[in-house]
Amino acid sequence: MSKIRIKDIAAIANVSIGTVDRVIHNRGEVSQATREKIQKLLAEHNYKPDIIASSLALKRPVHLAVVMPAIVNDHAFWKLPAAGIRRALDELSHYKILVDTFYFDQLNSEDFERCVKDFPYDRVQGVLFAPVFQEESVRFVQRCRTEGIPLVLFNSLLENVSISSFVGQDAFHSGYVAGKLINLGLEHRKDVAIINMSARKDHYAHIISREKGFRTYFEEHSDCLDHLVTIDLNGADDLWLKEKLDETFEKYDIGGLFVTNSRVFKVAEYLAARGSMGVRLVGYDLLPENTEYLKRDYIDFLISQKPEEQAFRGLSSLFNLVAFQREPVKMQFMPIDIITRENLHYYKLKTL
Amino acid sequence: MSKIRIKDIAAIANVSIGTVDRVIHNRGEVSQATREKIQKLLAEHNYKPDIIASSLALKRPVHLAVVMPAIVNDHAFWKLPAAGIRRALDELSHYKILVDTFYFDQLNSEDFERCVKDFPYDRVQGVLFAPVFQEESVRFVQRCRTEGIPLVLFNSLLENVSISSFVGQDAFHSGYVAGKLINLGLEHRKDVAIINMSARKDHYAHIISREKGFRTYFEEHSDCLDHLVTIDLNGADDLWLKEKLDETFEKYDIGGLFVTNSRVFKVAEYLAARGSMGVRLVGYDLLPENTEYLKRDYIDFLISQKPEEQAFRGLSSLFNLVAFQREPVKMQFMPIDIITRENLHYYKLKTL
DNA sequence: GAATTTTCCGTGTACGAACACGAAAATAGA
DNA sequence: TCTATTTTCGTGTTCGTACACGGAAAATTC
Repeated sequence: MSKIRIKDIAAIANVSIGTVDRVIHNRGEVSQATREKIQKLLAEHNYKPDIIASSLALKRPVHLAVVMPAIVNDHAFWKLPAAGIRRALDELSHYKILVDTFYFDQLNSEDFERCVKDFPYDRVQGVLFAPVFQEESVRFVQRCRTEGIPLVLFNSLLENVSISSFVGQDAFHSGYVAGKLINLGLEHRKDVAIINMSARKDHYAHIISREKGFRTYFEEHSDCLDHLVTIDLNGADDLWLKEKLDETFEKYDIGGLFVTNSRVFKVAEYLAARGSMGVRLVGYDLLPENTEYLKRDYIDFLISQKPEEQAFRGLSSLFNLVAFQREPVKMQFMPIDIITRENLHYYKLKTL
Repeated sequence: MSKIRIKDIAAIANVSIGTVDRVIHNRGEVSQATREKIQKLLAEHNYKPDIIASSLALKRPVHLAVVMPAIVNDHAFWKLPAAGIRRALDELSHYKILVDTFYFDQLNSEDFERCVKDFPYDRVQGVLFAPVFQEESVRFVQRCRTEGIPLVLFNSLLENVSISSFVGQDAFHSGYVAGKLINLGLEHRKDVAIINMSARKDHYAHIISREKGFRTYFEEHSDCLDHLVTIDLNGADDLWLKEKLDETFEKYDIGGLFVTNSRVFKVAEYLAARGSMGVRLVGYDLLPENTEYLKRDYIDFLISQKPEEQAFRGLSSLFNLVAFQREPVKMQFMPIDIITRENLHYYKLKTL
């Protein structure tokens, strides 16, 4: 028995195709009685629209929006999700799809407000969003909800808001893994420093979770090290960075450094200038700057949060939801990839 | 300017849609002159069929075949590619696709011959193949080629045959990474053993490559260990295994063990029975048996060759090639995922 | 009870490609 | 030259869904 079509449902219900179609898209103009009858039949026969025929017949494109931080040289990280969005668009190109991208300055919450100010809520059918500023983002998400626009988040999670799906990494767990990596071959009873270099730490819940995960690992392995200290370098320039790190190396017997985001190359730079002295260094993401230092042995491990894949999956999920009513999995966690100079080669993207 | 359609080409060439269609599918019945004219136009305008409309109109399904080792309890590995094939079928289910699977006994080359003997070359439009027996497989591949059937290989590569694509891991490199993992935190100047437990080592080029990669790592880091020995346990039962390993531990000061395939749980079993004594153990693939020992700390690292993903991509590539003439990338290498008990959680498949 | 509006629903065409069918044109055979 | 055959090509329908349009029936108004 093959799949049931609108035509079949119509025949069973003794109505026309048009009527069934109106019920499916609840476009009204159907009496209460027949509507319920047809809805019942649709459910009973588990009707699923043929997405091939559906998208062939579709007149106007599915209109989506992406809201994410601007890609600026200083924070090369956002190039990676952008590549994922391009890939998703490429893969979906046979469908009728239209994506508008809205960029905001990730250092400036006012710029985010500007970005969202004249957001075309009436035209957009779905939003892919990488939140940065907690409160402002929550407001935006809630506005989308009242407008009935489904929303998928990636990269960072927002608390206490209802969304269709989240695509990202379990930040706590990734910090925990980082702990393990630092600990591998760490000399006994050395000191370890956690370095926060994000632009504005307070806005990134997942940066904090990473630190927590990392600390949890060493609480469970407390005999491995002496001191575990946190250095905050949010928004630091190179000079301040050098000063603070000099100070840290002075004060502690550093055996390992954990940078809680993708700016680990800044610390590698420092170590390279200073002469590495076998300090273990672990950080995040396969930025070209980072992989360079990974190859040169200044960075020992990178954890990839697969930002490209996150954006790709996020947009794909959103499209499938909007176009075909396919509900995505609520929490889509990325694997916590461990990258060393030995396996780096097969993780690098060809498309950047 | 939107995409060019058959109708447009037909209008330009002053012929009918049917004629253009016949040229595209070279179904003949077109004069030399008009055929060439239309082919030229198609190329000039870079005509790409609308795969949505195309698959809606397609009458008979795309008929593919999968040829792979049977899933037997003793070699649970092949469950993983099977899951990938299921996933691909699920994802392609809106298209008209028909897949026949042909299983053979991976220990018995005669059974492979039987499996391939009355292969329906005339009906099948594409083959996804996991080769085991070199010579026999090469013959099969060549037969497919003479019949004009495109072929995608996964898991293991065949030398000197022409195929559409290969999906798998760079075996040499993965062995090299295994070397690094064994070396991490290995006590200085210990001995390391390579354990081959595949059913018939001689048939698996990639098993040999893994060993080579592993040895290469330690040639480049020769100061790290004393002896590097190879133990061949192909087709061994539990008793023989215990005997040989007892012997090895007697003779050498073993600090690490590298099992060159997914049967590493057999060695973990041995270590668990014996009491682990901090021997580093590295092997392949996320079989349930393996992940169990990974959690229990008898296995330190697993390298995932992503067999599920391999089969998934293999079948997807093949379908895209056959159905839409989309040439796949010739060599599709999987990343060499490093799995520890800390990051295992997000790699496990939900579907098994 | 007629005129009008509103509610409800069926018909028809489009989307772009695949393919069956049959007609016209070209060629062969007489 | 006329029929028979083959080659070449155009027409029309189909796939399943979306949606515009308009008509009939029911409800409402006067």
